[in-house]
Amino acid sequence: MNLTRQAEDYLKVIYEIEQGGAPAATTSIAEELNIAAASVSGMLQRLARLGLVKVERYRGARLTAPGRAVALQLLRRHRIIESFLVTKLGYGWDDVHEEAERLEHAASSELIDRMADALGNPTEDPHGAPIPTAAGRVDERRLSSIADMKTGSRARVVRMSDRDPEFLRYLKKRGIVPGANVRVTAREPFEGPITLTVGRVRQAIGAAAAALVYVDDARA
Amino acid sequence: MNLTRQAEDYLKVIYEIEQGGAPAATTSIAEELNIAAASVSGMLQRLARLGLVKVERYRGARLTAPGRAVALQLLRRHRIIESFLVTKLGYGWDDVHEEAERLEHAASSELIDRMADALGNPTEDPHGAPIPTAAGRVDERRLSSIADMKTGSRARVVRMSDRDPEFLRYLKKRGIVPGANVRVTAREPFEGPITLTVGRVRQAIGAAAAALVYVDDARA
DNA sequence: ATAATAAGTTAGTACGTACTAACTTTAATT
DNA sequence: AATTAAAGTTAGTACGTACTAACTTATTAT
Repeated sequence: MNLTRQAEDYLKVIYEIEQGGAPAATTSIAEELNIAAASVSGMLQRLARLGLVKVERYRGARLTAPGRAVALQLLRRHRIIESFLVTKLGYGWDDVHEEAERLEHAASSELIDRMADALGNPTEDPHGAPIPTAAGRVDERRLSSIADMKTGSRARVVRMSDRDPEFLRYLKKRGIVPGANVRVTAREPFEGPITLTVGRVRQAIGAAAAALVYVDDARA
Repeated sequence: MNLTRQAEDYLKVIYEIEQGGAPAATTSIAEELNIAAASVSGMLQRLARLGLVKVERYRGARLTAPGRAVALQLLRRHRIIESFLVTKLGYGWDDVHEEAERLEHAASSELIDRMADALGNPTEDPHGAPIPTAAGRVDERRLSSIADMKTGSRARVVRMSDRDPEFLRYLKKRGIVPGANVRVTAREPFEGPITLTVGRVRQAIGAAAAALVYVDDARA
């Protein structure tokens, strides 16, 4: 199955959106890829013709098994490349997403496997995201985010969205990195700021940001 | 200047063909890229519109300064990637061309520079080809090949074509690698085999192969 | 110099992937 | 239930990049 870069990107975002539970809506895909909804409708038909997605008209798309396999391979590539860039080439964790985004389509499986070997076959990337195996197995546990934590609860940060370098730098400056222990000391209602204690430091972050930082157990 | 993968490939082969002296003929480009001549005609017009090549109708194309700059960047990328794969990821020198061919279009300049740094800024790739600097300077000396050597002459192998893995394995098995010393002990006329002494071993190779192995000085 | 061959170009087609504009379906509101 | 808003689709267009077929120009051989 030789797919174009674009087709691969579609599959990847469909996978990610589907992790939310529901089928991937046309507009969500369009937003994620920054293209018009009409273009998505067209591409979904092609992907369906290729047997990579199952489209229910007006309802959204779901990956088929083959489509899912492609998406998982891309995820694996992306995360191994990110790890490699950080560990072996001195990239900052905030600055690898874009580079990986391009390389993941160009790298052969052999290259990915060699990189993984060189890294000791890590199971997580620098942002805490699990790396699918070459066979396509991955931990898909649904994590809670800081936004889900009750006031007074503690948790360990395990993962965060890697999309926005700015965001990652913001988090890092505040000590919010995988492994950090946080305690929610106060919450404002109506999507208001959440006050955290990270280490000894107390600080407030917005609800939107909090929703992008995942923790091992929001109820501990 | 944001070019497609294809446009970049055209510029690269035009550069390589032009190294032979003459402008790059439509058919040569077509052959190198494995596409129809008609497609080349079309693309040359687009590249000309972009100011990357100068086309003389029915005569061939030459790179402009900007076009040349793009080609040299690609060459730099290609060769640094090849070096990195061999040195840092355990690839065989015969097996890196294709991988580099894809990655060179996806890698950022930053990545290339970081790889180059990690390698200690090498000036040659594993096949002996000179690596252009980030500023686009490169040694373009025309080298003679084994096919140019007179009977009885000696020379040092400095470089060989990296296109065909089979060919590279063939050469390696015979000790014909960059740095090897060869002596031409006999030549058959009419493009016949050339008998070489490499180290202590004597062997004959075809004229076509000999033309793809470059040496420092055929007349020594 | 003419004819034959090789090289190159143009015209017309196809496919992938995007777009906008217009329309349809679904969901939400009253 | 009817209306409106939101989401999704279709139709028509454009561009990049390939193709084949037909034609033109350049080169070579006689």
